[in-house]
Amino acid sequence: MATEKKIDYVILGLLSHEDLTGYEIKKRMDTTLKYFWGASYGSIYPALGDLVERGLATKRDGAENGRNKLIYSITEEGRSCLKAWLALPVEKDELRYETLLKLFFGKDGGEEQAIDHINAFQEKVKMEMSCLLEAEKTLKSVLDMDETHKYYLLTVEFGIKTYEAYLAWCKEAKEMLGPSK
Amino acid sequence: MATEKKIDYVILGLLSHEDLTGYEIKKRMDTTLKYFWGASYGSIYPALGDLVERGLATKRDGAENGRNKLIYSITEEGRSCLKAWLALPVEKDELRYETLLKLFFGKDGGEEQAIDHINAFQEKVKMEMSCLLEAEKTLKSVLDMDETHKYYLLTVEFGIKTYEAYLAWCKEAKEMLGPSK
DNA sequence: CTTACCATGTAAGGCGTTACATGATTCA
DNA sequence: TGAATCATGTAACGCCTTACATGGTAAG
Repeated sequence: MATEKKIDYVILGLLSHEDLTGYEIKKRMDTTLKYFWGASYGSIYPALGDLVERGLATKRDGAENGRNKLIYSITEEGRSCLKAWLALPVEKDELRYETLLKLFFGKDGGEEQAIDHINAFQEKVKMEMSCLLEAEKTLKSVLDMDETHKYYLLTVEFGIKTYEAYLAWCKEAKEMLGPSK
Repeated sequence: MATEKKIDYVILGLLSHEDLTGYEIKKRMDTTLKYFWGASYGSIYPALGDLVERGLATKRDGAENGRNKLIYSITEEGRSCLKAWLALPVEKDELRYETLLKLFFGKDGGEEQAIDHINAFQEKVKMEMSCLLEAEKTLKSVLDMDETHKYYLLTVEFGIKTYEAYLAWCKEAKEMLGPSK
Protein backbone atom coordinates (compact mmCIF):
# COMPACT_ATOMS: atom_id res chain seq x y z
CA MET A 1 0.00 0.00 0.00
CA ALA A 2 2.94 2.29 -0.65
CA THR A 3 2.14 5.71 -2.07
CA GLU A 4 1.34 5.06 -5.67
CA LYS A 5 1.54 7.88 -8.15
CA LYS A 6 -1.60 9.25 -9.71
CA ILE A 7 -0.85 7.60 -13.00
CA ASP A 8 -1.20 4.22 -11.31
CA TYR A 9 -4.70 5.03 -10.17
CA VAL A 10 -5.69 6.39 -13.54
CA ILE A 11 -4.62 3.16 -15.18
CA LEU A 12 -6.26 1.10 -12.45
CA GLY A 13 -9.41 3.11 -12.95
CA LEU A 14 -9.42 2.47 -16.67
CA LEU A 15 -8.71 -1.22 -16.16
CA SER A 16 -11.51 -1.46 -13.63
CA HIS A 17 -13.93 -0.87 -16.49
CA GLU A 18 -12.33 -3.02 -19.17
CA ASP A 19 -9.17 -4.87 -20.14
CA LEU A 20 -6.82 -2.70 -22.16
CA THR A 21 -3.43 -2.59 -23.87
CA GLY A 22 -0.93 0.16 -23.13
CA TYR A 23 -1.69 1.65 -26.49
CA GLU A 24 -5.39 1.77 -25.78
CA ILE A 25 -4.76 3.36 -22.41
CA LYS A 26 -2.79 6.08 -24.12
CA LYS A 27 -5.70 6.66 -26.49
CA ARG A 28 -8.10 7.09 -23.58
CA MET A 29 -5.70 9.61 -22.10
CA ASP A 30 -5.63 11.55 -25.34
CA THR A 31 -9.37 11.62 -25.85
CA THR A 32 -11.64 11.17 -22.87
CA LEU A 33 -9.24 12.02 -20.06
CA LYS A 34 -7.25 14.75 -21.75
CA TYR A 35 -9.53 17.45 -20.34
CA PHE A 36 -8.39 16.82 -16.82
CA TRP A 37 -5.45 14.43 -16.96
CA GLY A 38 -2.67 13.63 -19.37
CA ALA A 39 0.10 11.05 -19.72
CA SER A 40 2.68 9.88 -22.22
CA TYR A 41 3.95 6.43 -23.18
CA GLY A 42 7.02 7.10 -21.13
CA SER A 43 4.91 7.04 -18.00
CA ILE A 44 2.25 4.53 -19.01
CA TYR A 45 4.38 1.52 -19.92
CA PRO A 46 6.64 1.65 -16.87
CA ALA A 47 3.57 2.13 -14.66
CA LEU A 48 1.94 -0.94 -16.19
CA GLY A 49 5.03 -2.95 -15.43
CA ASP A 50 5.00 -1.81 -11.81
CA LEU A 51 1.32 -2.59 -11.46
CA VAL A 52 1.89 -6.16 -12.58
CA GLU A 53 4.91 -6.52 -10.34
CA ARG A 54 2.87 -5.42 -7.35
CA GLY A 55 0.04 -7.76 -8.19
CA LEU A 56 -2.45 -4.99 -8.92
CA ALA A 57 -2.80 -6.02 -12.55
CA THR A 58 -2.01 -8.99 -14.77
CA LYS A 59 -0.60 -9.10 -18.25
CA ARG A 60 -1.53 -11.63 -20.92
CA ASP A 61 -0.60 -12.09 -24.53
CA GLY A 62 -3.36 -11.05 -26.87
CA ALA A 63 -1.54 -11.06 -30.19
CA GLU A 64 -3.87 -11.04 -33.17
CA ASN A 65 -2.69 -12.26 -36.56
CA GLY A 66 0.93 -11.50 -35.93
CA ARG A 67 0.22 -8.13 -34.37
CA ASN A 68 1.89 -7.57 -31.07
CA LYS A 69 -0.54 -7.03 -28.22
CA LEU A 70 -0.30 -7.21 -24.45
CA ILE A 71 -3.59 -7.01 -22.63
CA TYR A 72 -3.76 -5.87 -19.03
CA SER A 73 -6.44 -6.73 -16.50
CA ILE A 74 -7.04 -5.47 -12.98
CA THR A 75 -6.79 -7.93 -10.09
CA GLU A 76 -8.82 -8.04 -6.90
CA GLU A 77 -5.96 -6.36 -5.07
CA GLY A 78 -5.95 -3.74 -7.78
CA ARG A 79 -9.63 -3.10 -7.21
CA SER A 80 -9.22 -2.66 -3.48
CA CYS A 81 -6.27 -0.38 -4.04
CA LEU A 82 -8.35 1.77 -6.38
CA LYS A 83 -11.27 1.80 -3.96
CA ALA A 84 -9.02 2.85 -1.10
CA TRP A 85 -7.71 5.75 -3.14
CA LEU A 86 -11.18 6.82 -4.22
CA ALA A 87 -12.18 7.02 -0.57
CA LEU A 88 -9.28 9.33 0.26
CA PRO A 89 -9.90 13.07 0.10
CA VAL A 90 -8.65 14.90 -2.98
CA GLU A 91 -5.13 16.21 -2.52
CA LYS A 92 -4.76 18.71 -5.28
CA ASP A 93 -6.71 20.31 -8.09
CA GLU A 94 -4.36 22.25 -10.22
CA LEU A 95 -4.73 24.63 -13.10
CA ARG A 96 -1.80 25.84 -15.17
CA TYR A 97 -2.93 28.25 -17.81
CA GLU A 98 -0.15 29.93 -19.67
CA THR A 99 -2.80 32.12 -21.24
CA LEU A 100 -3.61 33.63 -17.86
CA LEU A 101 0.05 34.09 -17.13
CA LYS A 102 0.61 36.00 -20.35
CA LEU A 103 -2.48 38.03 -19.65
CA PHE A 104 -1.45 38.82 -16.12
CA PHE A 105 1.75 40.34 -17.46
CA GLY A 106 -0.13 41.62 -20.47
CA LYS A 107 0.66 45.30 -20.00
CA ASP A 108 4.22 44.66 -21.12
CA GLY A 109 2.97 43.22 -24.39
CA GLY A 110 0.20 45.65 -25.16
CA GLU A 111 -3.53 45.39 -25.70
CA GLU A 112 -3.47 43.93 -29.17
CA GLN A 113 -1.24 41.10 -28.13
CA ALA A 114 -3.46 40.36 -25.17
CA ILE A 115 -6.46 40.23 -27.47
CA ASP A 116 -4.60 37.84 -29.77
CA HIS A 117 -4.01 35.49 -26.87
CA ILE A 118 -7.64 35.66 -25.87
CA ASN A 119 -8.72 34.92 -29.43
CA ALA A 120 -6.45 31.91 -29.65
CA PHE A 121 -7.78 30.67 -26.34
CA GLN A 122 -11.34 31.19 -27.52
CA GLU A 123 -10.76 29.17 -30.67
CA LYS A 124 -9.30 26.29 -28.75
CA VAL A 125 -12.17 26.30 -26.30
CA LYS A 126 -14.77 26.39 -29.05
CA MET A 127 -13.16 23.43 -30.70
CA GLU A 128 -13.07 21.35 -27.56
CA MET A 129 -16.54 22.47 -26.64
CA SER A 130 -17.98 20.86 -29.74
CA CYS A 131 -16.33 17.58 -28.76
CA LEU A 132 -17.82 17.82 -25.32
CA LEU A 133 -21.27 18.54 -26.73
CA GLU A 134 -20.91 15.46 -28.91
CA ALA A 135 -19.91 13.39 -25.92
CA GLU A 136 -22.82 14.74 -23.92
CA LYS A 137 -25.33 13.71 -26.58
CA THR A 138 -23.87 10.24 -26.86
CA LEU A 139 -23.68 9.69 -23.12
CA LYS A 140 -27.23 10.85 -22.55
CA SER A 141 -28.50 8.41 -25.12
CA VAL A 142 -26.83 5.45 -23.42
CA LEU A 143 -27.16 6.65 -19.87
CA ASP A 144 -29.17 3.68 -18.61
CA MET A 145 -27.06 1.06 -20.30
CA ASP A 146 -24.23 1.25 -17.81
CA GLU A 147 -23.87 2.88 -14.44
CA THR A 148 -20.48 4.28 -15.33
CA HIS A 149 -22.01 6.53 -17.96
CA LYS A 150 -23.54 8.73 -15.30
CA TYR A 151 -20.11 9.44 -13.89
CA TYR A 152 -18.60 10.11 -17.27
CA LEU A 153 -21.44 12.50 -17.98
CA LEU A 154 -20.74 14.32 -14.74
CA THR A 155 -17.24 15.19 -15.89
CA VAL A 156 -18.47 16.15 -19.34
CA GLU A 157 -21.01 18.50 -17.81
CA PHE A 158 -18.21 20.01 -15.80
CA GLY A 159 -16.32 20.69 -18.99
CA ILE A 160 -19.31 22.19 -20.76
CA LYS A 161 -20.18 24.49 -17.90
CA THR A 162 -16.65 25.76 -17.47
CA TYR A 163 -16.13 26.20 -21.20
CA GLU A 164 -19.30 28.22 -21.40
CA ALA A 165 -17.89 30.42 -18.67
CA TYR A 166 -14.59 30.69 -20.54
CA LEU A 167 -16.39 31.80 -23.68
CA ALA A 168 -18.40 34.41 -21.80
CA TRP A 169 -15.19 35.66 -20.23
CA CYS A 170 -13.44 35.90 -23.60
CA LYS A 171 -16.14 38.21 -24.86
CA GLU A 172 -16.08 40.38 -21.77
CA ALA A 173 -12.31 40.46 -21.60
CA LYS A 174 -12.00 41.68 -25.14
CA GLU A 175 -14.52 44.41 -24.48
CA MET A 176 -12.52 45.45 -21.46
CA LEU A 177 -9.35 45.65 -23.49
CA GLY A 178 -10.48 47.22 -26.69
CA PRO A 179 -13.55 49.36 -26.02
CA SER A 180 -12.82 51.46 -29.09
CA LYS A 181 -12.72 48.65 -31.62
CA MET B 1 17.78 33.43 -26.05
CA ALA B 2 17.85 29.76 -25.11
CA THR B 3 14.55 28.19 -24.14
CA GLU B 4 13.90 29.48 -20.69
CA LYS B 5 11.54 27.64 -18.42
CA LYS B 6 8.20 29.14 -17.54
CA ILE B 7 9.33 29.95 -14.05
CA ASP B 8 11.89 32.34 -15.50
CA TYR B 9 9.22 34.31 -17.28
CA VAL B 10 6.98 34.36 -14.26
CA ILE B 11 9.78 35.86 -12.20
CA LEU B 12 10.71 38.24 -15.00
CA GLY B 13 7.07 39.27 -15.21
CA LEU B 14 6.90 39.99 -11.51
CA LEU B 15 10.17 41.88 -11.59
CA SER B 16 8.98 43.93 -14.54
CA HIS B 17 6.45 45.53 -12.20
CA GLU B 18 8.61 45.99 -9.11
CA ASP B 19 11.86 44.97 -7.46
CA LEU B 20 11.43 41.94 -5.26
CA THR B 21 13.26 39.50 -3.01
CA GLY B 22 12.99 35.75 -3.51
CA TYR B 23 10.82 35.57 -0.46
CA GLU B 24 8.43 38.18 -1.82
CA ILE B 25 8.26 36.38 -5.15
CA LYS B 26 7.24 33.24 -3.35
CA LYS B 27 4.50 35.17 -1.58
CA ARG B 28 3.14 36.45 -4.88
CA MET B 29 3.10 32.87 -6.11
CA ASP B 30 1.13 31.77 -3.08
CA THR B 31 -1.43 34.52 -3.23
CA THR B 32 -2.05 36.28 -6.52
CA LEU B 33 -0.63 33.74 -8.92
CA LYS B 34 -1.67 30.57 -7.13
CA TYR B 35 -4.89 30.35 -9.12
CA PHE B 36 -3.08 29.65 -12.34
CA TRP B 37 0.58 29.07 -11.51
CA GLY B 38 2.57 27.72 -8.59
CA ALA B 39 6.22 27.43 -7.57
CA SER B 40 8.33 26.52 -4.57
CA TYR B 41 11.53 27.97 -3.14
CA GLY B 42 13.38 25.08 -4.68
CA SER B 43 12.62 26.45 -8.11
CA ILE B 44 12.57 30.16 -7.37
CA TYR B 45 16.01 30.68 -5.86
CA PRO B 46 17.93 28.70 -8.48
CA ALA B 47 15.96 30.47 -11.20
CA LEU B 48 16.89 33.85 -9.75
CA GLY B 49 20.52 32.85 -9.80
CA ASP B 50 20.30 31.84 -13.44
CA LEU B 51 18.53 35.06 -14.36
CA VAL B 52 21.35 37.12 -12.86
CA GLU B 53 23.97 34.96 -14.52
CA ARG B 54 22.36 35.50 -17.89
CA GLY B 55 22.09 39.22 -17.36
CA LEU B 56 18.31 39.25 -17.32
CA ALA B 57 18.18 40.46 -13.72
CA THR B 58 20.50 42.05 -11.17
CA LYS B 59 20.90 41.35 -7.49
CA ARG B 60 21.68 43.91 -4.84
CA ASP B 61 21.99 43.81 -1.10
CA GLY B 62 19.02 45.33 0.63
CA ALA B 63 19.64 44.26 4.19
CA GLU B 64 17.59 46.23 6.72
CA ASN B 65 18.68 46.45 10.35
CA GLY B 66 20.57 43.21 10.29
CA ARG B 67 17.89 41.38 8.37
CA ASN B 68 19.15 39.49 5.39
CA LYS B 69 17.66 40.69 2.13
CA LEU B 70 18.61 40.33 -1.52
CA ILE B 71 16.64 42.49 -3.89
CA TYR B 72 16.32 41.57 -7.55
CA SER B 73 15.64 43.93 -10.43
CA ILE B 74 14.94 43.26 -14.07
CA THR B 75 17.43 44.51 -16.68
CA GLU B 76 16.75 45.85 -20.15
CA GLU B 77 17.70 42.46 -21.60
CA GLY B 78 15.30 40.91 -19.14
CA ARG B 79 12.53 43.15 -20.40
CA SER B 80 13.12 42.26 -24.02
CA CYS B 81 13.27 38.59 -23.12
CA LEU B 82 9.93 38.88 -21.37
CA LYS B 83 8.42 40.82 -24.25
CA ALA B 84 9.60 38.24 -26.76
CA TRP B 85 7.96 35.49 -24.75
CA LEU B 86 4.72 37.43 -24.38
CA ALA B 87 4.56 37.73 -28.15
CA LEU B 88 4.88 33.98 -28.65
CA PRO B 89 1.68 31.94 -28.89
CA VAL B 90 0.60 30.04 -25.80
CA GLU B 91 2.01 26.53 -25.74
CA LYS B 92 -0.10 24.81 -23.17
CA ASP B 93 -3.05 25.40 -20.89
CA GLU B 94 -3.34 22.53 -18.55
CA LEU B 95 -5.86 21.45 -15.97
CA ARG B 96 -5.22 18.63 -13.53
CA TYR B 97 -8.20 18.08 -11.31
CA GLU B 98 -7.97 15.05 -9.13
CA THR B 99 -11.59 15.68 -8.22
CA LEU B 100 -12.64 15.00 -11.80
CA LEU B 101 -10.48 11.93 -11.91
CA LYS B 102 -12.10 10.50 -8.80
CA LEU B 103 -15.49 11.37 -10.18
CA PHE B 104 -14.79 9.80 -13.53
CA PHE B 105 -14.07 6.53 -11.77
CA GLY B 106 -16.75 7.30 -9.24
CA LYS B 107 -18.88 4.24 -9.84
CA ASP B 108 -16.29 2.10 -8.07
CA GLY B 109 -16.61 4.22 -4.96
CA GLY B 110 -20.35 4.75 -4.89
CA GLU B 111 -22.67 7.73 -4.98
CA GLU B 112 -22.16 8.92 -1.46
CA GLN B 113 -18.43 9.08 -1.87
CA ALA B 114 -18.81 10.98 -5.10
CA ILE B 115 -21.06 13.47 -3.36
CA ASP B 116 -18.49 13.86 -0.61
CA HIS B 117 -15.85 14.76 -3.16
CA ILE B 118 -18.16 17.27 -4.78
CA ASN B 119 -18.93 18.84 -1.42
CA ALA B 120 -15.27 19.18 -0.57
CA PHE B 121 -14.64 20.73 -3.96
CA GLN B 122 -17.54 23.11 -3.47
CA GLU B 123 -16.21 24.28 -0.12
CA LYS B 124 -12.79 24.96 -1.53
CA VAL B 125 -14.24 26.89 -4.44
CA LYS B 126 -16.47 28.98 -2.18
CA MET B 127 -13.51 29.89 -0.07
CA GLU B 128 -11.35 30.96 -2.96
CA MET B 129 -14.29 32.72 -4.55
CA SER B 130 -14.57 35.10 -1.63
CA CYS B 131 -10.88 35.97 -2.06
CA LEU B 132 -11.43 36.66 -5.72
CA LEU B 133 -14.43 38.84 -5.00
CA GLU B 134 -12.31 40.80 -2.55
CA ALA B 135 -9.60 41.21 -5.13
CA GLU B 136 -12.14 42.30 -7.71
CA LYS B 137 -13.46 45.05 -5.47
CA THR B 138 -9.99 46.30 -4.67
CA LEU B 139 -8.80 46.25 -8.25
CA LYS B 140 -11.87 48.06 -9.52
CA SER B 141 -11.34 50.83 -7.03
CA VAL B 142 -7.77 51.42 -8.16
CA LEU B 143 -8.26 50.59 -11.81
CA ASP B 144 -7.13 53.96 -13.17
CA MET B 145 -4.12 54.29 -10.93
CA ASP B 146 -1.99 51.86 -12.90
CA GLU B 147 -2.38 50.24 -16.26
CA THR B 148 -1.37 46.86 -14.91
CA HIS B 149 -4.50 46.69 -12.78
CA LYS B 150 -6.66 46.16 -15.82
CA TYR B 151 -4.69 43.04 -16.66
CA TYR B 152 -4.80 41.75 -13.12
CA LEU B 153 -8.55 42.30 -13.12
CA LEU B 154 -8.88 40.32 -16.32
CA THR B 155 -7.46 37.24 -14.67
CA VAL B 156 -9.56 37.78 -11.55
CA GLU B 157 -12.68 37.97 -13.69
CA PHE B 158 -11.64 34.72 -15.29
CA GLY B 159 -11.48 33.13 -11.89
CA ILE B 160 -14.83 34.49 -10.79
CA LYS B 161 -16.60 33.37 -13.93
CA THR B 162 -15.18 29.87 -13.83
CA TYR B 163 -15.81 29.49 -10.12
CA GLU B 164 -19.42 30.51 -10.64
CA ALA B 165 -19.65 27.79 -13.25
CA TYR B 166 -18.04 25.31 -10.85
CA LEU B 167 -20.58 26.15 -8.17
CA ALA B 168 -23.49 25.75 -10.57
CA TRP B 169 -22.05 22.41 -11.64
CA CYS B 170 -21.70 21.22 -8.05
CA LYS B 171 -25.38 21.79 -7.46
CA GLU B 172 -26.40 20.05 -10.67
CA ALA B 173 -24.00 17.19 -10.18
CA LYS B 174 -25.30 16.43 -6.73
CA GLU B 175 -28.86 16.42 -8.06
CA MET B 176 -27.80 14.01 -10.73
CA LEU B 177 -26.24 11.68 -8.22
CA GLY B 178 -28.72 11.70 -5.39
CA PRO B 179 -32.16 12.50 -6.77
CA SER B 180 -33.81 10.75 -3.84
CA LYS B 181 -32.14 12.72 -1.05
C1' DC C 1 9.76 33.16 25.81
C1' DT C 2 7.86 31.24 22.17
C1' DT C 3 5.39 31.44 18.00
C1' DA C 4 5.01 33.33 13.76
C1' DC C 5 7.08 35.47 10.15
C1' DC C 6 11.13 37.20 7.43
C1' DA C 7 14.76 35.42 4.68
C1' DT C 8 17.99 32.40 1.83
C1' DG C 9 19.37 28.50 0.08
C1' DT C 10 20.70 23.20 -1.04
C1' DA C 11 20.25 18.10 -1.87
C1' DA C 12 17.88 14.15 -2.98
C1' DG C 13 14.81 12.13 -5.25
C1' DG C 14 10.51 11.64 -7.95
C1' DC C 15 7.99 12.13 -11.80
C1' DG C 16 7.24 12.63 -16.39
C1' DT C 17 8.13 14.38 -21.03
C1' DT C 18 10.73 14.06 -25.40
C1' DA C 19 13.04 11.66 -28.50
C1' DC C 20 14.55 7.57 -30.04
C1' DA C 21 14.24 2.65 -31.65
C1' DT C 22 11.56 -0.95 -33.93
C1' DG C 23 8.34 -3.30 -36.55
C1' DA C 24 3.74 -5.01 -38.33
C1' DT C 25 -0.67 -3.96 -40.72
C1' DT C 26 -4.25 -1.49 -43.04
C1' DC C 27 -5.96 1.60 -46.27
C1' DA C 28 -5.80 4.77 -50.14
C1' DT D 1 4.02 2.01 -52.30
C1' DG D 2 3.56 5.25 -48.97
C1' DA D 3 1.12 7.10 -45.11
C1' DA D 4 -1.41 6.35 -41.17
C1' DT D 5 -2.32 3.57 -37.41
C1' DC D 6 -1.38 -0.22 -34.31
C1' DA D 7 1.87 -1.56 -30.89
C1' DT D 8 5.71 -1.71 -27.27
C1' DG D 9 9.17 0.01 -25.05
C1' DT D 10 13.76 2.66 -23.27
C1' DA D 11 17.11 6.41 -22.18
C1' DA D 12 18.28 10.91 -21.29
C1' DC D 13 17.26 14.68 -19.47
C1' DG D 14 14.74 18.40 -17.23
C1' DC D 15 12.04 20.31 -13.98
C1' DC D 16 10.16 20.68 -9.68
C1' DT D 17 8.75 19.41 -5.02
C1' DT D 18 9.96 17.94 -0.39
C1' DA D 19 12.69 18.10 3.23
C1' DC D 20 16.44 19.84 5.32
C1' DA D 21 19.59 23.50 7.20
C1' DT D 22 20.11 28.07 9.23
C1' DG D 23 19.36 32.24 11.51
C1' DG D 24 17.34 36.81 12.56
C1' DT D 25 13.21 39.70 14.19
C1' DA D 26 8.56 41.08 15.73
C1' DA D 27 4.69 40.46 18.40
C1' DG D 28 1.94 38.49 21.95
